[in-house]
Amino acid sequence: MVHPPKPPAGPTPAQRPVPTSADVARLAGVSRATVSYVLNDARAVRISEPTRRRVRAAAEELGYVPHAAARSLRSGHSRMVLVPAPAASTGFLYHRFFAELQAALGRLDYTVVQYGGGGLRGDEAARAWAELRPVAVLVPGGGLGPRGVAVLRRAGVRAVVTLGPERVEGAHALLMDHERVGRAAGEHLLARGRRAVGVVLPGEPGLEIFSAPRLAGVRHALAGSGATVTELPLPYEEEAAAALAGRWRSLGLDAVFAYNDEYAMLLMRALQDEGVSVPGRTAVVGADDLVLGRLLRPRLTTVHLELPSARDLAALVDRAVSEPGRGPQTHDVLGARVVHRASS
Amino acid sequence: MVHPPKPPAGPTPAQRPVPTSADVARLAGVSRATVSYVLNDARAVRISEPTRRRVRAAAEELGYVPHAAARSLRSGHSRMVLVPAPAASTGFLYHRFFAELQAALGRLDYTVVQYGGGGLRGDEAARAWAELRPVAVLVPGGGLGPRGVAVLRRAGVRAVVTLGPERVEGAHALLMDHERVGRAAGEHLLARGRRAVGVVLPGEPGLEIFSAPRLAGVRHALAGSGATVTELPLPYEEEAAAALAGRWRSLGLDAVFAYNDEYAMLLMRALQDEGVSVPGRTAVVGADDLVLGRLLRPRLTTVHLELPSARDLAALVDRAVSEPGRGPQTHDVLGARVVHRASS
DNA sequence: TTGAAAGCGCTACCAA
DNA sequence: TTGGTAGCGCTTTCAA
Repeated sequence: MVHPPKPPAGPTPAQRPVPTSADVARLAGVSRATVSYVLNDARAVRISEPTRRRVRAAAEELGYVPHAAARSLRSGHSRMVLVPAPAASTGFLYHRFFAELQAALGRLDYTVVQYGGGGLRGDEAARAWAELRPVAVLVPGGGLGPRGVAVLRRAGVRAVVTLGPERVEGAHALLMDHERVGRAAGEHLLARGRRAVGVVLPGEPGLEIFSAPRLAGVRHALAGSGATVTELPLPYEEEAAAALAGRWRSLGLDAVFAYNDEYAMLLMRALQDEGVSVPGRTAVVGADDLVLGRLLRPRLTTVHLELPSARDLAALVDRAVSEPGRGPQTHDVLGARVVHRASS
Repeated sequence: MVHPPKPPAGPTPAQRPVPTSADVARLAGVSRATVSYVLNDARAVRISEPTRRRVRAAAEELGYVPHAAARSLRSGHSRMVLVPAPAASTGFLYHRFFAELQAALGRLDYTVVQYGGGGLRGDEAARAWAELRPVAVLVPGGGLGPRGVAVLRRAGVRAVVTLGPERVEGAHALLMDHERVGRAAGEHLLARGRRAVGVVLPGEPGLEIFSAPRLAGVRHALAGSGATVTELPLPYEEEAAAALAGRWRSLGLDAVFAYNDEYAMLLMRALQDEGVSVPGRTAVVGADDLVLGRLLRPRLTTVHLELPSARDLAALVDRAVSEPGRGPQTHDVLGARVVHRASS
């Protein structure tokens, strides 16, 4: 965090200063130590009930709120779990997962903070995170290298956990191997007798981390079968989908794996408008198993993703924090199975 | 933030302590002051180039990263903008808006932090936010009362801005009046000759802040026209939509405003499956103008929302921070206009 | 039962 | 050009 040389204020307009524990002590007629004991319910020392009351009343009257930074500076640790905001818009599944994770960590008394990197990359970003001295960092997607991990560890971060397709040296990994998603789709299409498979690659930046392994998975599934793979770049726009559908016959494809349900639906609609029958002429498979996929007919075949339980992940973080001695663990957590509906 | 009496650690496994500026000073053979000057590029003092180099090298070697909390404790201010995570899942529009806002504030050198409330409500939550001593707080949705605002101000927060349907005493407000969304839909349906309008109310918790004013807007638009309004609770599930469609004829409705595009699409699909013609027998109107709405035929009529520009909001925050003297401003920022397509 | 005081890591004022 | 040092707000040990 870069600071300008001057405080951000103009002329401060006679604003009352923020009350500190010393102010509370003064008002209650006790020492700062007593204030601390009372407000933190310290069990080691006995404070008389009248004193407690006086302190509480004084704090209330002044609107005193403790200063988290000062407290954690003094105590030498914090319960902050930092989660950098993912670079790209990651869709509904991620948001739900993140919300659940937040709740689960909250139940373990951690404070989850999502940090908006603001264009920093790689080691720069890691430095910015390290300045906040979180007890744990959870990095979704890619973007953290071994150097970054080292910076964080050096700054006292007890647990560095990556969530994504790649493992990173020195960090715990919740490996979400998206190749499996593509593989499941590819195997399914092969089993259905398809031989010329298109794979949609989203035009939106930042999705390569997911789309590349999914594509690789399809290739892997089809390797040695004689079936072909064709890459189909596609921005998420109606016109782009129509254009792709317009040249569909010339592509000679009998199936398409469309990255996810949203792209799949967009493309399927465009294909139908173009008179390409689904699944007759072309099978369509999406991923993520969204409600969305049941809107069109035929209903969309999709790859259902099984994300790790948020509670388990929270427990993993907690364990890693309390026992930083153990080496980084890798857990393979992404389940992928085809839900066969009518579009394939 | 509640702290457990003990640090989270088990037995610390001979971990090297986190390097401080004093360590850097020692290694470079200079004082801590000099380290601070060099690493912050202090322009007031001149440090010789060899010294600068020695300090930089020492910092590099130790992997030194400054401690943000200590720094802001000392300097008495921070550039942190706190954005509490919204209670309910708020959809694509909000996420895009939030991402843009983050980028815009980042360009003004603020650090945006999204804070996971973790089940705290009202004044409790405000206290938790205040402990972090942010320079500004942006509260989406409802959930902050006048008391909460007072707590924040008392803790030195220079700008409290609410984004949502309600104004809050003492805070700047970016008023997003969702009644307008319902009103636009209602007026449109009335103009198309519809007289019996259903309004979908999402079954998912937390969306009442938006759905209630949207419903009120429809009522408002239809008041005095003789047209009727029927409330239609609907969870976001295929089966629920089918059930609702199953008793559609008995409801005697000739139009429905479906909260947003997602619910609209779900319901429209169910209506079509039930043989209810759209727009012939029933007109359907959504909101949010998502790409999704173009998937089914007829294409979905929708209410397009114009959110405030993220850059403008960032500028507003910046101004409020630098001039806390001026009283709280209210800006009316939500634009709503009907995009007429084929479903109505 | 309460108070005095040290010190967490950092910046900035004043002196050398 | 560099160093000594006070102090931000808080907790906690040691004394009283």
